Amino acid sequence: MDYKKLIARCVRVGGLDADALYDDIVYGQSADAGDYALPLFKYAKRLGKSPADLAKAAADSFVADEFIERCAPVGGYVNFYLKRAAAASDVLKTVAARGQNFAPAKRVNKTICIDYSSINIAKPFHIGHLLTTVIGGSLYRIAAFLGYDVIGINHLGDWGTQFGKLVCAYKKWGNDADIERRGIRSLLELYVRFHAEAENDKSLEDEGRRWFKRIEDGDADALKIFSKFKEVTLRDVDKVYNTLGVRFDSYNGESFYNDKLDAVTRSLKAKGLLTESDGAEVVDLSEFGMPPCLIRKSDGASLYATRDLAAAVYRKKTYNFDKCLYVVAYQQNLHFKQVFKVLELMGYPWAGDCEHVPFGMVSLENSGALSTRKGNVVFLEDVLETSVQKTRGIIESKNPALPDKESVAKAVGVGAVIFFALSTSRIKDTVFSYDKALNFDGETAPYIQYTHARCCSILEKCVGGNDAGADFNGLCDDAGFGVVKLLARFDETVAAAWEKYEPSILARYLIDLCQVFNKFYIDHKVAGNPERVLLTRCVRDVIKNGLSLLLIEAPNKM
RNA sequence: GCGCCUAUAGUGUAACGGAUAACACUUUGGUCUUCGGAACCAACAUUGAGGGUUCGAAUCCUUCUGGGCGCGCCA
Repeated sequence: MDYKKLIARCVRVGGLDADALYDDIVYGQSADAGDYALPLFKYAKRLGKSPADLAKAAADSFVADEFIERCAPVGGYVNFYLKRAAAASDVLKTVAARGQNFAPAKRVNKTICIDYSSINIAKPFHIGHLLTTVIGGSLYRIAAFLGYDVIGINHLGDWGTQFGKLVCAYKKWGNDADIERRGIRSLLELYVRFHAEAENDKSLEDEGRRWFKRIEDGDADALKIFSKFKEVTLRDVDKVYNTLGVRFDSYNGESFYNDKLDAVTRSLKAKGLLTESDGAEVVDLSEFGMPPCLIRKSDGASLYATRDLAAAVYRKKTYNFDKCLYVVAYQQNLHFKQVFKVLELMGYPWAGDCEHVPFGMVSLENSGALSTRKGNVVFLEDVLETSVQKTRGIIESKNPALPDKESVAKAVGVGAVIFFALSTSRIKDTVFSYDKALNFDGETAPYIQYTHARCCSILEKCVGGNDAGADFNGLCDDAGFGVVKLLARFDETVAAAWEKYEPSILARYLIDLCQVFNKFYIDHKVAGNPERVLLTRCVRDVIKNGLSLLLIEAPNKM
């Protein structure tokens, strides 16, 4: 189904072989300009002919094959036209053969670790975590679909003085019943109150530090309280993870590496990488144009980088990954550059397999930056629930007789929020507003889901029809064949999304597919035309499987 | 100060260095019980500024401007 390959072989350009031409072939800009095009400008100088002459010569050498009908030189381009009926038959039968649930590719025997979501204990799971969670979750599914073995890692933020403060606050004002009932929200209130009271009472800070020391030293009372916080937090966030459909194979967070830090510092020392600076120990990176990487504070305590080094080493040892991705906001660009460089300096040949997958910031429309300390946060749970609530309202007004309303409301409401996060390039900053995140018109998940439901509904009315009578000449107009061409690009789109770690590429593709199908649908009666029924089935299945790679469900009715 | 990222219709975004820069929202007008109107059609309006490379630049290089982020004991 890779027509580019066929095209590269069906013309001759100088003495160039097909492989060289393959990479040059582009998709046609419009139906008139052909399905594919081969620009020849870059060869003009080398071959001593004008691009137009090259195009003419190439067109003269053209030999038609099973799927390529003809070509035409236009300026420095050769435009190629597919045999539409043959290609439509080929594409649709190939897609249909995959069944309703596309099987993942054959295992490639490579392991990918994806570090994503990585929430903090006792901190709210807010919209700031939305991007890392859904980008990571989507990449997880895409990698699995492409045949990789995937390990999802939630690198919990479960270590630091802040937890001493929290235990301290709990000792003073904590209420078990309230924590049991309201979970993280109750813990957050303790945290906010601590900072408010510490404004006036400086001794609180010291007391918080002492409590953290007790956690570090393994004090039973402190540890018990702390693990309770952890349990409460995980219970709360699991609800959201279930709603979003993401999963993790490991919850090894910062505290997990406590006993693995000394080995790292010893190794750094043995390799002569550690230097003393203002009482702290650092790896000097000035040679590489970077500030030093702090390994040990002057009081002997370890730092963020120390933990990430230990974690990378541990992951390599445990999973023997071929790639380790860190789906973390771009604020930490420098941090990861440093950590990866230090791994390289330590002599680990796999240092280059670690890759930071950065994404932009989320800010609030009116109140600006998020601040946990001030309690200025929007809970992701609330956003999702609001969206589901809005969907319930729409269903009541449009389709009150819909069966299984609640699960449809969930699929559509949650899908809208996920798509909001996944539909644009990772690196762009996002201003969160309910209006935009809960938009159901235009380029949104509900639009895609609606198209899917429409396909399902059409097909329900066409049961019994079989493909035997399909006349693929019925899909040879621009509208029908436009849908066919997009269907043919599903796999390369998924591959591109993985290549760039950009779920948005797949999101855009699905929007495009729905747009061309909806246009086709408006003036092509499907019922009674076996080839159109087949086309509709393929669209339905590609949408459903594509959405699934974006963590979005596709109900049959909505 | 140094480093990284970013700039595209009123708004939000898209475009392997390829042909006339696309899609959506908003606004206005239209399709009027159709195999699902959460749809479709039409109109309106765009590459921050200057240089350079190239047959060809939104895309690459460079200077400037605006915005964001980061730069030793937080994570």
